[in-house]
Amino acid sequence: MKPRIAQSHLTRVYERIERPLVPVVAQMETTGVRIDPEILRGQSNTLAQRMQKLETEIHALAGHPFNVGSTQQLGAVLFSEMGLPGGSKGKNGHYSTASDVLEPLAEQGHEIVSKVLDWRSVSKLKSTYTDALPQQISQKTGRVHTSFSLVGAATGRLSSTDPNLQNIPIRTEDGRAIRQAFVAEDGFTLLSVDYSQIEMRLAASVAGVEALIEGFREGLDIHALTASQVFGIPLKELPADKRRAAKAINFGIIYGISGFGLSKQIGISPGEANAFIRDYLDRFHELRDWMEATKEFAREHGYVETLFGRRIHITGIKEKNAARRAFAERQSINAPLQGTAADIMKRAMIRVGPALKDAKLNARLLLQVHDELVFEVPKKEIDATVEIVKNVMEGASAPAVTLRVPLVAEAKHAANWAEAH
DNA sequence: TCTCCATACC
DNA sequence: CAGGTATGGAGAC
Repeated sequence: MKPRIAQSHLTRVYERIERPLVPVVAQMETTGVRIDPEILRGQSNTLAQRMQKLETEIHALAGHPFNVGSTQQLGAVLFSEMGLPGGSKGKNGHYSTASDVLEPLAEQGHEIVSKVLDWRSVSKLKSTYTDALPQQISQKTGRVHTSFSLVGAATGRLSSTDPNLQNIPIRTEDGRAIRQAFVAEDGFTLLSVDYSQIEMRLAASVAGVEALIEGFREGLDIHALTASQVFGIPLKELPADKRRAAKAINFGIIYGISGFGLSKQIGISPGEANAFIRDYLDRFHELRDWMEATKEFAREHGYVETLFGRRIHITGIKEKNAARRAFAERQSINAPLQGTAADIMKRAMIRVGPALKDAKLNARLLLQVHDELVFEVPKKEIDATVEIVKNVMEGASAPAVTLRVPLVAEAKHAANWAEAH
C-alpha cells in the first residue's frame, strides 16, 4: 500500500494521523465505559408500561388489535381503514408512515397518530438502548466496550458499533435519561469536552467569509449574527424565529444546501427557501465562491480534500441525471468541512494522552462522539485535566494548519453523562 | 440472511 | 430532494 499512499500524497495523513490514532482508539476500546444496568432496567420497566398503555389505546382507536410496529399494518389502518388524509403509496405499494408524514396529522388532532408517534419513540428507546445496553456489559470488566472503526465513514469520521455509543439519545428528556446510566468509576468523574460549532467555524475560515470570521473572533452568537446580517435586523431587536431560520441555513450550508431541503427543514415553501439562500450567499459572497470552486475541484479530480490533505472520493459529480449530480455536489461541499473537523479531532486525540502524562494526570479517554471527547477523571484532578484537554483541543489544528477563526472547546463534568454534557 | 423502514446521534 | 453514520423490527425469501 505504501507506494499507493505516497502517490496519492496521503503519507502525512497516514503517518501523522491514522497510524498514531490506532493505539489511542485501541486503548479506548479496551478501557470501556461503566454502565449501571440497574438504572437501565428501571427505565425499561417504565417504558414497557407506557408502551403497553399506548398500544391498548391505539388498538381501541383503530377498532381492532394490530402490530403497531409494522409499518405495513399501520399504513393500512391509518390510510385504508380510517381514511386519514395524506396517505400516498410508494414504489413498494405501501403507505409511508414516516414521521414527517405522521407529524402533520398529529398536529391536526388525530389522536391515534400522536399515540403512534409516542409509541415509536418509547419503543426505540427501549429496544435499542435500555434493553440492549445491559446485555453488552462485559463479564470480565463490568464495562461496555464499543468498537470504533477508522474506516467506517468516507469523510474520515470514526464510527462506532457493537454497541454504537455515538448515538446515545440526548434530544428528548426520556432519551437523555439513558445517559444517567453512563457513570464514572468510584473516585472518578465523567468529563465531556466538545468543540463549539467547529464545522461552521471551518466554513468561515476556508471560504474566507470576513463577516463570519469577525463574528467568531469576537465570540458572538453566530446564528443571531447571521440572522441580523441576512435579514437586516439589528442584533438586539432580533425575533427568535429569525434566529432559528438563520441557524437552519447555517446548517444547510454545511450540508451543501438545497432550497428543497431547507424548505422541508423549516416548513416554508421551496421558493421562499431559495430566496433565503440567495440573500445569504449575497451577504456572505465568499461562501458562494468557495462552494463553486469546490465543486469545480471535484469535477476536475473526482475527489475533494480536507485542510490536512485527506481525500474524499466523489462519484456522480459529472452525472447527466440532475438529482444525482446535485447529491454529489452537496457531498463535495460537506466533505471538506466534516472531514477537516474529523482530522482536527483525531489530532487532539493523539496529543491528549501525552499531554496528560506530562502533567502527571490520570484521566482516561473513553469515547469520541465526532465533536466531543468523554473522559473518566480522578475527582481531585478535574481542574487540571479540563485545562489541558481544552488547550489540546483548541490548538489541535496547529501548527500544520492555521485557521482564521479560533476553535473553542467547552467542558462539563458530573457523575454521569446526562449531567456532564 | 437480506432489504426496507423508521429513528437514534453529530 | 440537506451531509455523515448504526440499530432494531417487520417481512420476504
